Amino acid sequence: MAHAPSEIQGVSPKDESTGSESSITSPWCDNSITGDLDLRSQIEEKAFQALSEGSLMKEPCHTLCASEPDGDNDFPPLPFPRKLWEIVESDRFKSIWWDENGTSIVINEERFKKEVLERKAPFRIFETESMKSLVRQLNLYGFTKLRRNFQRPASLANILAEDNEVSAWNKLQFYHNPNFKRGCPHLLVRMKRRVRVKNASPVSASLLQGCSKKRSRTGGDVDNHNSDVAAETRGEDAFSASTNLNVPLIRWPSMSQRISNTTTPTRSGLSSPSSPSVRPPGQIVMAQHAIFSQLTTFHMHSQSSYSPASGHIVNFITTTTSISQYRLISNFPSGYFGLRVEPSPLPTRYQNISPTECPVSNPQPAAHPWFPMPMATDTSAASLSRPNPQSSSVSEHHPNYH
Amino acid sequence: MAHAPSEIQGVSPKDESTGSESSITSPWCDNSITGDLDLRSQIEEKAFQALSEGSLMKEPCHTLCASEPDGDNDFPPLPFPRKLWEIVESDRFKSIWWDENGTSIVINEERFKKEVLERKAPFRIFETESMKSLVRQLNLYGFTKLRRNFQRPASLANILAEDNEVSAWNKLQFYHNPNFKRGCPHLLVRMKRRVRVKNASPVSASLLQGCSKKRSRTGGDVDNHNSDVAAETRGEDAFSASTNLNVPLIRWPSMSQRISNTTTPTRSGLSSPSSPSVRPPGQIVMAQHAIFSQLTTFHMHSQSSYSPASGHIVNFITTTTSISQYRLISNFPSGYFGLRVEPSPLPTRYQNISPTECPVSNPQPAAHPWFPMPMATDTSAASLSRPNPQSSSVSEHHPNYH
Amino acid sequence: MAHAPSEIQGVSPKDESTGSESSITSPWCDNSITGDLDLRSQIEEKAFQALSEGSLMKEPCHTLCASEPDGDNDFPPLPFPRKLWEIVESDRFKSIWWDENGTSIVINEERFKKEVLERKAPFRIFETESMKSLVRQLNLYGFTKLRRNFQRPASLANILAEDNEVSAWNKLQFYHNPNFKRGCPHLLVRMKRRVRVKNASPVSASLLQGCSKKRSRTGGDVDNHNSDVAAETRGEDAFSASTNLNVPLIRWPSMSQRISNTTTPTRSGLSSPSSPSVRPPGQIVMAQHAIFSQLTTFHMHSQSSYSPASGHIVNFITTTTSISQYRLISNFPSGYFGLRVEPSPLPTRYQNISPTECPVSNPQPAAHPWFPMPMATDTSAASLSRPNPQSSSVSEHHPNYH
DNA sequence: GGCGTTCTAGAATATTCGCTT
DNA sequence: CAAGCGAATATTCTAGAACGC
Repeated sequence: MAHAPSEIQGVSPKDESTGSESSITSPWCDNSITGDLDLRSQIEEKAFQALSEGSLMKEPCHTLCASEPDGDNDFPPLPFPRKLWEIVESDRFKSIWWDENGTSIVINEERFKKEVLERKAPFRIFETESMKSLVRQLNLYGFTKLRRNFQRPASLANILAEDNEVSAWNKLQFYHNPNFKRGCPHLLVRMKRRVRVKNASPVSASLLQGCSKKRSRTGGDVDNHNSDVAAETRGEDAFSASTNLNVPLIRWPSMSQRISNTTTPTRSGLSSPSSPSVRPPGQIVMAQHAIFSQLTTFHMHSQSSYSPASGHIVNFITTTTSISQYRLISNFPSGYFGLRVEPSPLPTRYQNISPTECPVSNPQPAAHPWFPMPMATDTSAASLSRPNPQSSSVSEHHPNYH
Repeated sequence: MAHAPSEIQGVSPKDESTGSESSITSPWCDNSITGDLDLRSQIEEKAFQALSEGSLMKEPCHTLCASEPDGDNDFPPLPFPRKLWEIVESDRFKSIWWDENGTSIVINEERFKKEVLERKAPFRIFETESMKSLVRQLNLYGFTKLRRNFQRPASLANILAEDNEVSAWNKLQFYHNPNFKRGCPHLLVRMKRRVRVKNASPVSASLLQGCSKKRSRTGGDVDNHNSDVAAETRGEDAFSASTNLNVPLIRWPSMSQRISNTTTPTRSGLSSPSSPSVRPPGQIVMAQHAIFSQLTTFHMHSQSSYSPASGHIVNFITTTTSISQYRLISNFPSGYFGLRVEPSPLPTRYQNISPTECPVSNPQPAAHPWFPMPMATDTSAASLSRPNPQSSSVSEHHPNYH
Repeated sequence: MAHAPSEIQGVSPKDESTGSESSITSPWCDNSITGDLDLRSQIEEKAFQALSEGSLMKEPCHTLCASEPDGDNDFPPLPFPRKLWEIVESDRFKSIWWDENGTSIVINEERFKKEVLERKAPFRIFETESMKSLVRQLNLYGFTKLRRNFQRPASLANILAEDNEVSAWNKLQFYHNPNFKRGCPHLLVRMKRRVRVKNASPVSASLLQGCSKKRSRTGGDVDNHNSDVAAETRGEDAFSASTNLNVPLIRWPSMSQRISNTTTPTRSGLSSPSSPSVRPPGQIVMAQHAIFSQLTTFHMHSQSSYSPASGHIVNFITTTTSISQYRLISNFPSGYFGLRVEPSPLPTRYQNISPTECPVSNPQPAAHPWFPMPMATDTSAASLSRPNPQSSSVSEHHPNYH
């Protein structure tokens, strides 16, 4: 669709793209796509099969996470996050893949439209053919677009400059969701569609809240406050709900996310402990049990924050939260990115704790959890920008895992 | 616009642009830029990349898989100050650099246009190709032009006109912003775009005026004053605005930004060019309470403006939060990220006070008594930002660190 | 950005632009498009020229509307509605055209992207290359999408799948705006971008509203109520805002646009005259004084719907306004120009007299100007939207001027 | 009711023009 | 006249809603 009419365009995008593809050895491009339809269809079939057959867990938590309880083979019925995860994990789909860290997805829109969205009838994966709808789904499930501005490293850029590929690159889209990671299908259960709050609260509510207006990036909305409550109430749901999607709704007042985001956990793992990453206050949604006790006061408030009353409290909470988060997060380069969302409400430690986490562990000592780290450590930020070689840059890049 | 069509670009703008520069082969990409630079540059590159790509972090889930607390990531498009800071810090860009003190930026307009503004498509950094627009952005974010030129007399200028070098020199422009310093990426968070006040005033106002529309220029005063009110009203805005941008909008009662800016230590410093490694130990920004108290009134109002009830609180909170964040963040490069959110709670004036800070050593003792900071830790921030000596901000911070 | 540095572009914008016209043979131009760039560019040039050169009034009002005084060559500066109107009227752009009635625009998205959005540098018309942004603009200016598609059944779809053309057709998009009609450039002045309400209401307001949340289709939001209020208060502003943009802000209470849209004349064209284009109720902006008295009550309410107080009134008013403008403006081409300002305060009746109508003859008798037209005339709107047949819609349509 | 699709609105940043000083 | 700001428009991402299944 997008470029549908290939004919029109002199160079058909497609051709080009295609062309490139073949040539493009690289991962992302799909050569296959390019080919003629037949080929394409063949490919599609395979892919489809793969998906439907439950190739589901490619690698999944190899270690920890076992396969999932739910078997979800069927496609259509599969919830959106699941379908998405499958195609990302699948190596048959060349228009969408994990970023280097396996924490964000990368989509080559044009190719994605051809390879995934335009599938017909029986092989259809998503119900729409439009990227617009797909994006809406992503947002509903808590994904946020990363804007990697300067497009990739200059060096790379140069190299690619001459050709179309460049343009292709240009169009890559990055989306992130804390519960959507490579090899971690178990996290998918937490992804929940954001609920419609609708009239949620009546006047009073509105009064308190301040209205949705502010939400947006900076501040969170009050909207879901309903959800919040729920979250607390229900243990798991809380997580999933709040976490995944949820929060989307429940954005925190203002401070936010963004800030916190920055601070987030870089990869704590690395350096660590020190590196503080902030966690978005808001994000902390919930608390976990453990933490709970300690933080109780906090939490309580926070919740309220959501809803009506809470303004203050919220903040309060938030703040607090952040701190705790710090430690955890600190290392991440990722911090940069803003996170608007924000989401995961869980306190870091918690998370660590949490089950879901799959494979990894967060070794971080994390001193006081919510206690602010001693600053010294954190250099990264400073470093990057500045040059400090040390930490930061590193952390990001590093993937480190092996 | 965004990525414009590469085809067009065929012709490389770059070459042309580059031309001027000579070595840089590729225009925008700088790959050339990339060249091999020294270590620093390499590092920078990474950083740069990181920024742009966000490399997001991550990784590994294989191992880790935890869900992310997430945070992080998104980067919205890097905000203007961030992008600017990156190019100034980068040694790849030869058209813009720090002044000797690292407290102001120097732009060779002609080269800047070619090297930065004319970049195309995927490599575009700023969205405009015009210097005028860039300047507007600078102003919106609180930069003021310094008249350092040794402006040569017009006549002379003409004479020399032919000589590019000369004329070029002639065109150096110096812009200063208290929160924009070499090695101090953490200060960037304070830079906030000036908000449009517009409806600023509440109902009554709206009723009467009809809104800003009529007020017009002359009314300027009125405007602001509205704004002021608004500022007060809306907690958050008040902060952010005031802080970052300084009030442009919300000008503070008496303190003028400008003043503050001017007051800043532009030249003072020299000594330190010190590099960077600055990383401020603690970015603690600062204070909150103290300031708060002063500002309290403000907040109250503001809130109302914003949303009904919660405003204040929120703001409050926010502020607080930021603070906390600061610290945390401090190390992070991530901190940089824009937080739109906004953080720095300090009123502009304050800032003035300690403006410069960063890389530079701030010998300042952390003196402010009331400031709790333990400076040690946080030093940088505190000192810098620190501003208000007064109060309490501390409390918040505190908690943490020790 | 607008026209950036010509130097960069190989081809000088100017030259090119001039060149052209003749060649565009194909309708959509695509051919050219497809072809190599050269051809394409030639075509584009022409088109561009046409636009820029003020081919503005194609047919319009030749008689009525004299040519314009101003020449409006420059494009960029032209406001969005103006630019859009020009390309729709122009026969050089084949990707966008009027529907049979001249009351809605039809866009072939794929072609539009290539023909219009992808124009580069100096020939750029809109600042974006994305359809998404364009749609946002359409919405900001009050356009609503009509669902006229005869979306073909899936089965059929499959069958036709191979044929690109088909699919292309399948993608036609219809957008309607009461002030955007074939041959009626004078109506463009009424189109005003929807203002950001933001702080709109002060505390009280906020309390009342409950937040914008609910607004949406069905109900209007309360948000703007400030605006509304303002509108009422300020004569002029009221006009412009409400009128132009209209309703966008001030949506009507229960009638949903959507409904109207759906109801719209989908294919009506065929039969025709009748084809009704719906006018959104709200759109009627105006009413002036005269009307005022009668409608007062109304107004009160409406406001509320929108925003607290003003909804109705506003709408009402708008209508009126428009009317007045009509006459005056009608002749002037200049009127077209974007006046952002907006102004014409003339009382409706005047306008009525000639409202929409431009080229098309609207035989309709202008009965009472501000009086709600006798439906007969207006049928389309009334019927379509359904809504209340009575008054409002009518008036608008009928222009009737002579 | 949940989920998906689609259209529209909210909100923040960005760009540009013109006035004012 | 240059610097800076007000204001309007533009761009982009995310959220709200309604509708259908």
